[in-house]
Amino acid sequence: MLSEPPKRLTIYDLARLADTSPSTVSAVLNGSWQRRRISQKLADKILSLAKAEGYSANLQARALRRERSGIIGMILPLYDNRYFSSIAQHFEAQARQRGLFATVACTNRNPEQEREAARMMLAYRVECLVSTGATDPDTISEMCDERGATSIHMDLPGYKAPSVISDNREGARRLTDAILDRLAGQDTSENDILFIGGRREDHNTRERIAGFTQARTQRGLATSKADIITCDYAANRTQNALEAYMYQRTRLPSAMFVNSTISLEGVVRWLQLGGYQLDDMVMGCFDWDPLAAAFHPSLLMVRQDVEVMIERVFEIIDAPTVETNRCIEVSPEIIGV
Amino acid sequence: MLSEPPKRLTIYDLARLADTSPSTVSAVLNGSWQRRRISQKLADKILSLAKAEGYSANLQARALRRERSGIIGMILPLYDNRYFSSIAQHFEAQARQRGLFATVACTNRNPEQEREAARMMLAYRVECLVSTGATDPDTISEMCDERGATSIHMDLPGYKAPSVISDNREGARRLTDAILDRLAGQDTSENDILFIGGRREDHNTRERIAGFTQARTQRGLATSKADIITCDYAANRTQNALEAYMYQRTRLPSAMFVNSTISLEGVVRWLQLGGYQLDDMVMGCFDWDPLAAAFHPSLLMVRQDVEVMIERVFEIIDAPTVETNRCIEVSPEIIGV
DNA sequence: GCACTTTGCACAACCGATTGTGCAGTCGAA
DNA sequence: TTCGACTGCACAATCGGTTGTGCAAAGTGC
Repeated sequence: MLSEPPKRLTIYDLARLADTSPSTVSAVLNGSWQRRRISQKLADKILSLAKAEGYSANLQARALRRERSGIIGMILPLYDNRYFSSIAQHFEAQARQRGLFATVACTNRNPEQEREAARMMLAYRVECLVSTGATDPDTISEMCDERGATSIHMDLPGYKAPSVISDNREGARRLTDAILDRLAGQDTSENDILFIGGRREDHNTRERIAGFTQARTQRGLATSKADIITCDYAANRTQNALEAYMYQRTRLPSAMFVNSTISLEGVVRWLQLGGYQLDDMVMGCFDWDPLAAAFHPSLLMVRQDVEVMIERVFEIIDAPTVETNRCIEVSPEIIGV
Repeated sequence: MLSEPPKRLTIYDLARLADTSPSTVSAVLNGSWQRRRISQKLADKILSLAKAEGYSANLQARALRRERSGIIGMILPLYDNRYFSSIAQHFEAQARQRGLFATVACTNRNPEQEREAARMMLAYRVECLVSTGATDPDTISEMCDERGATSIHMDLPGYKAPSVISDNREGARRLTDAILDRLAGQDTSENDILFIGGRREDHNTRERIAGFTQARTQRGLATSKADIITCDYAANRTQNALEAYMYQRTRLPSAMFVNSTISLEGVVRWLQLGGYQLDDMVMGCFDWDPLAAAFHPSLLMVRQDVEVMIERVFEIIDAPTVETNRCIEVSPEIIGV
């Protein structure tokens, strides 16, 4: 294992074996041989030799010389929800398609970890760094700029690099509309909806609150501060916040706008503990999870269009432009209507 | 962006600025300067200069010269369940602690993708490749051996490299015991339990079936082929399999041993469609998901001890031994008893 | 004052690829 | 026969670090 590194085959070895020069071997193996007028015969010889010996190029050496690593990086808050995990999977798939090597690091919504991961990736000379849901996107853009790497933001926008995000406001508006439609069907007298979860300081939560408020305003409903609880992205905090909220109430709100699956976990736990049924209340969740859908078929959900978002990201990677603070918004889809 | 790569600072630049030699700068910056008897004064000068200029070493170049990349890789079937995503997160965390750079690729349980990802990682000279849930672990070990990289398997065992897996048989036995205990409480006459999900050809499923059977045998219950449906790891297949299964029955089985959260999704969907309640049947799931726990508080679950498993993996990385086919089994925990 | 050790640093080779350039040999045309 | 063009390849510099080695200058002991 690590003890005795069995001397990997290099182009120098192949050159000796093929009785030619390293530069010729290199040209043949990286495809530039036609341009370099290497004869078909010699090329074939080298190619078959390389195959026979199981040669594979040292991409570190190549990267060093070419000053292009072929690596693209992504930082991610976490893996463990459908949204982020699907971002990671699509990112990898697209990278692979382009012959790029994708590397993903998860940074727990922690700005210090984000910077540290960015530092590492830049030290390995990633050509491009996609920061997803970064709490401090602009610093990361600056780091990328210094190192000459393309910076792109996803999920949360930054101001020093292009961003690809969901149209949170529209998604929230449509989710709220769907909730209100359901309530109209139930013909409840007091259509009080609680917005719960997220961080008031983050762009997405703000936009979703705006959409939530807008949809209600359009139906002549006022929205007060008490209707909105931004208790961070955490199940326990959501659960505690609900506990506190209900302390001064006698009945459930008629609906909840739950801002993320992790908050949904808290809401559901709290409902179960209180002996409520899932359908005692209309629920909409800004995020999509098939397991939640299975357990709660009437749950309304917002499914962000990760596939399109990643496509947009790669359009920027493929053709980086100068307009640096563009923000592309992708419409999400409402599930369950 | 990619257009004008702003010449990164190198040790040569710093050497000019500090009026010294590149080798001295290198020694100072990589910590070997005491050994090389560089004076404290010069070292300080170089260090502060490096900080001021925002120098960061080109790790590709370092890797090339040192013939150690500082990169460790992992391949993973998917990100989107709690088990695998937590594996990825712990892997990264442990790697970071050791100053290693972790890179994870997900390969969709597809042997060709697994090999391709391994090839890429080895071309970037990963020092170690952890293959998690690999469908073709031994080929990957061979590839690693050729390249002088340490190979370790996780979740599913291989025979040409050490493996760290869950004690599936014991976990299944204990889960089955827990299910039977619940049934005993209900005092059902026919304690029929259906085992559903997984692949009969994979080691884990086989072991879990063995544990399932053992636990039943110990209580004097026979297990027939009809009690076991290995319909792969997929929600739809599980749903269809249940459909077919119930076609020739009049009532639900009294319990189900569900082999993975993805199968659980199918089971739950099927129950909902059939108009059943979650508690019409005792359910145990070989996997853990907090959202599922929230929705179904009486669900029994097996939580694999990812933290310990990753620790074991790194013990092997830290001190690679010769006994190559060791298989370490880590006990999982039963949740919900 | 001299030999000897220690201190402090620079030189140059090297890791494994890529690529600009040069040159011998062949061929065709004048 | 001679010159130019083209073919086919090798040489050597280079990317940005690391590290074995050598050698002045300073310090020490007698």
